[in-house]
Amino acid sequence: MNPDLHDADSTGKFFDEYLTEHGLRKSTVRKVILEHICRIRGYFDVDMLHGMLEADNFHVSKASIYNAIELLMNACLVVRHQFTTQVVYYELKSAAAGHLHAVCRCCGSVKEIRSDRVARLMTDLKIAKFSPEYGSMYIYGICSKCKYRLAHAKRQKNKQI
Amino acid sequence: MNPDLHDADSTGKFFDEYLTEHGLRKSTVRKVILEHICRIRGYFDVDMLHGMLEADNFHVSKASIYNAIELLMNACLVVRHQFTTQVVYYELKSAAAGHLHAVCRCCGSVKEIRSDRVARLMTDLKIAKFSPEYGSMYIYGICSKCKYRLAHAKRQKNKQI
DNA sequence: ATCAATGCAAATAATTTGCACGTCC
DNA sequence: GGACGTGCAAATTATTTGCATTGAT
Repeated sequence: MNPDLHDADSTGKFFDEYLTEHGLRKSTVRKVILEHICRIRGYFDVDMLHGMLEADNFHVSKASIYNAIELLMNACLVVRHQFTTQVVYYELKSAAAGHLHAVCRCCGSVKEIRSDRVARLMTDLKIAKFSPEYGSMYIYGICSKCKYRLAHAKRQKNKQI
Repeated sequence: MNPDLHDADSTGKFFDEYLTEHGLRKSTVRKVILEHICRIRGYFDVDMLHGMLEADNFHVSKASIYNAIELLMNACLVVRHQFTTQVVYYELKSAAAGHLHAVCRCCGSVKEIRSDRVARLMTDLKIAKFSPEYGSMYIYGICSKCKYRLAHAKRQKNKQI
């Protein structure tokens, strides 16, 4: 579908080209944000990223982080997962390809599941009048912890399934 | 994974049993909301549902609609799709099975794509320490309308891809 | 020099929550 | 009779927006 980049260097280069092609500016903020995202293994959210940047003494407003993430999503470098109403995560697209997400609708925990079959299915896809860029798959259910907990709870106020 | 109901009657019956089993009450509000959902072909959201109910002279608060939908999701009768940050839809689970969703990240339009391969893949899935109940798959990209529009626009403020 | 990018604070809007009242078991 | 369910209004919170300032080209 689109870029398949596996290191910070080529990802940064790709982003630079993207910015140039679209007449957008290469700001320090954008560069540093992408660098930090490349260091993260797995999911991240805006607060987490903001925290990382602060920890590195790099001060950015949340607004700019949202801005940068939107840009990175347009550039197909970052992917957004809204697992539930309250659980939103982002992920480097290169890391996201080829796995699906098992989401517990009780505790909101998410487990990555690698699947060649899903990966193949996504690259095979042809859709009329539509240019696909990225696909994701979610499986909702109950994790073993919650299943156990629910089986042993008399009755929980709002969490009963 | 779970119930595969294709008419309002059996769906209503299933819901009644679910409520009884879980020590919850069979209120008129819950019954009527499910009946209305069963009439909808395709996606719906809270406002749409509320509008339908008002049109039938059945007055319910949004809070109760949210409550009922959560219950129906727990009962695996309704499924939630958060296509983008701003685009959220619900769907009867029986209608949702076996198709995936092609979402244009430009205009937010959603197209249903039937795929036996996806359906088979979802029912085949075995995940360790996890009891799957429902799976959904999203393909993000650009629809032909937006592709055309973007190719012909000089440069659009925020929508450039 | 120009116009886009940033930071800040205020606005937005979907969803959630607390509480008083009605109703199902 | 005693919870549970409902309606209302207020609270919450992630994301967006407007505007003055800074910075990239």
